[in-house]
Amino acid sequence: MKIATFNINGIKARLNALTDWIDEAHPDVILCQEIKSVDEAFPGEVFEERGYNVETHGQKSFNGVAILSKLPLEDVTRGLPGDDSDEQARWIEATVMGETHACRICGLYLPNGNPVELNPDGSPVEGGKYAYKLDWMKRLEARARALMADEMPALMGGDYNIIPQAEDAAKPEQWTEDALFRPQSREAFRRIVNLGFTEAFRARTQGPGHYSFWDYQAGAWQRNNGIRIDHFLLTPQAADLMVSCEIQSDVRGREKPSDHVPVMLDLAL
DNA sequence: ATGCCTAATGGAATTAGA
Repeated sequence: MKIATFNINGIKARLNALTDWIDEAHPDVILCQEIKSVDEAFPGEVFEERGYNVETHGQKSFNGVAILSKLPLEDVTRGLPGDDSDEQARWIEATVMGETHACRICGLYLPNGNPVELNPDGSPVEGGKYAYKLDWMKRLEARARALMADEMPALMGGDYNIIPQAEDAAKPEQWTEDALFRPQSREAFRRIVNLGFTEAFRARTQGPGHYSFWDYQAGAWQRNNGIRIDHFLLTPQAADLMVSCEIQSDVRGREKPSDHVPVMLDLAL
């Protein structure tokens, strides 16, 4: 079963590029981030006529996530648990029934966290964007612990807005103070991975030069000045089923591209 | 260089992204 994560940066602006890619790559499940649309305005019929079930968790202008799936989606839930006052649409999950296994599939759009605002003691300023990012990651860790405790095939895929290691940036020295690469951010990510998750791409591919995002500015794509921030984390039961995980970087060079590219995971579900 | 592009909103200039 081919499961993709793709930050599309706006469903309206990306509709043609997205359908062209779907018609070529034929993923079974697509986790979309930054749909930038309310649920009512999401063009679900475009995907339904291609055989996908569509579940969205949108909001006006920004954020928004969706799951498109050729297999039925069961027990769909929206919003990351742990803070009822959080109105940002960044989390959706559902169960997909494979031929041999069921898999809990979580799609996420982790907060960017910039600008980084710190108190004199180094703690994030309360109410700031960096504090929101770290708080959101604590809630993600809690959900991750629960998935791990279930001892079932499950995955969390999406735009993590985390550069895990220096080798995941073409110019790591440019990111040292950025919310995507600061030690506190990377530590929070590691704490989740170290619960026992497999980071799918790195389980199969080592070394530098592998990116999933290139800025629109300053010819970042042409200069290959990228970062790897879109990830799949697998429970052990899902990792046992992994066939492959690849970044489809060529998509960045197409007509009217997103600034992110799809990451494609193949699980023997 | 908190912005060299792009997208959404709303119908110009601002906000947000990473």
